[in-house]
Amino acid sequence: MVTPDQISTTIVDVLQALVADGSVTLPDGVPTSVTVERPRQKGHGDYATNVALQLGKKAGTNPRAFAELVKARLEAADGVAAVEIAGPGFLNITVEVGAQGQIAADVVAAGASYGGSEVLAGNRINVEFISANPTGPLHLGHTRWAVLGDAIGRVLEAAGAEVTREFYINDRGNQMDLFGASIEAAALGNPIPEDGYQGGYIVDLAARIVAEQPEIVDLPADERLIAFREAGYAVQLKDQQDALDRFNTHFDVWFSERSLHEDTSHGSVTDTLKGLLDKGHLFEADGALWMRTTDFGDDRDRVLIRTNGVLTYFASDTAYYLNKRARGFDRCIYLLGADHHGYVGRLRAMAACAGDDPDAHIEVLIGQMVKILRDGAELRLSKRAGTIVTLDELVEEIGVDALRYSLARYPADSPLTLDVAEITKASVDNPVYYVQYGHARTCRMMENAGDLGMSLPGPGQAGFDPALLSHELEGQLLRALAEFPRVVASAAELREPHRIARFLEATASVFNRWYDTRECRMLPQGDEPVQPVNEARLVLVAATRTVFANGLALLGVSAPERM
RNA sequence: GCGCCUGUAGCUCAACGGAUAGAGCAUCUGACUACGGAUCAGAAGGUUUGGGGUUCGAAUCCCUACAGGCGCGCCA
Repeated sequence: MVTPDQISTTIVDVLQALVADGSVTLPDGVPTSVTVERPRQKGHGDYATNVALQLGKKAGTNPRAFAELVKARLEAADGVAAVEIAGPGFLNITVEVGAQGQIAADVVAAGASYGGSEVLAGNRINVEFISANPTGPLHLGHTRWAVLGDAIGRVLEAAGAEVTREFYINDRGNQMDLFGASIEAAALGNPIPEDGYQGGYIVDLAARIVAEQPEIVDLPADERLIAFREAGYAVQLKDQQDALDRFNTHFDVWFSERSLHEDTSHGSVTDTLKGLLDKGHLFEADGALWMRTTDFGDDRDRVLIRTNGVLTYFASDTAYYLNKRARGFDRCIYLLGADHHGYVGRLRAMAACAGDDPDAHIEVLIGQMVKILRDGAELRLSKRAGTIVTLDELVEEIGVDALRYSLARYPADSPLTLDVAEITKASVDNPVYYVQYGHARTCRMMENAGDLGMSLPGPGQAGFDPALLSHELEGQLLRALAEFPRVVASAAELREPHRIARFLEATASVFNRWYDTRECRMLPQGDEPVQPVNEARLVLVAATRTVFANGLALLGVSAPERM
């Protein structure tokens, strides 16, 4: 049994033994883990470690000499077939075939839990994303955060964290009033206010509301505005929730900004501000109440209560953060678009003003904008201007799986350009189908095997000889499968779910090459009887299927059994 | 002006400080006696924007120049 983590552990043991018998001295002590990676280059072994390069100088010798000491002991370790020293001092490790083949059975035994870990166990994490105003449909700009936020939540959970996904509803303030005024104007046949919402959906919304409650137009003007606003809010929020539901993106908490201004179990906004007074970072100036965020690196102080007595958004944001903390989250992750990156400084400073440690409790992930091209020209995404590519339209054109996957396979911090025509037209070229097809293929193979009377050996049963998975491509595939838990853990720790997608694509490639190899047929050919090697390969296929299914699930993408 | 992000193949993008920088698309050449070919093999395509530095080793870290995106309200 050899996984990268186990090799790392073995090497640490070797280092400790070398220190114990005086062969080497390490002033900084023996590291708790060492880097073990799959070499890109063939001929560099199954695994490689740079431990001699890292520690050689510290041990007062040169890397190659240090590597010699490690090599001598590592070669004797269980599961290790050979160790070679290469280049400046890399240790290239070849593992025993049988020990490696055991991975397949272990993956099958772990099933849906394979890939999970406890590296983030004990962390209570709140992930907030999208948080759109309920004044219009969700669009492409929100879609990236829907995919990434949801996938980040999934990988964090897989890594053992306790996760709450949260959507903050900005249901308060000027924008809501403008929204109501726009609907009202459309309903009454008046021109929409200059700075109002001009989208065609406003007209539809107005017609819908009037159809449902015809008496609304007869209300007194002040009541009518509020009635339209509230009716529009209800419809629009429901539309967003339905769209996200169809998009396989689910929130644990929909948090209303309004609720922060009412008395809640964790205190209203004004209560929160009172509580902050004795922290010493609030002050009055020019008739307004400020937070001195510049005490903690913000580039300017921020207003909490304006001269006219109105609370700012920042006041709500502050109360909301403290509300999250009061609910027991020790880490608050915010997913923000690049157009909001200016918030990072004030959010962190605000937490510090409240007596928190921003490094520990606040984490802001900035996602760069998605640019969308149609016929080579950039399409402006603006609710206000009325040109809008909605989430629903995107889902309809591209499909949930293809849309989710094509956004999930890129890291958030680089700007993304997608061509509408390209992602809508040649959908078979999308890597998502490559991975999904790999999964469907494993399902077919297992079904075919079942038709021949082959079955997976149960736990503890004989009938699986791991040493039979001896082909070079079988080794590659096994090592890929063994990598999965590390990929999931790093995706969680780095908040980079795209690593899952890239891993799945590479694994599907290895799997397809193996599948295409004549010497590696899983099923007996022609009239041949079922041999132990066929059974062994069935276990490998089942393990591959498990990894595809688990990986796709982490991205919120389906794993179809037939395509 | 200040701040954040980005600059990698023709295009879209990868690459926990590791060895000869990789995929997909597009282009070209092959493999259908198929465990479903939504596959596979191969070719071509690169001074990782330029210039310094750090080190055994830099696309990656630091400095700098250039280019692009975004932001810098008692707006939300």
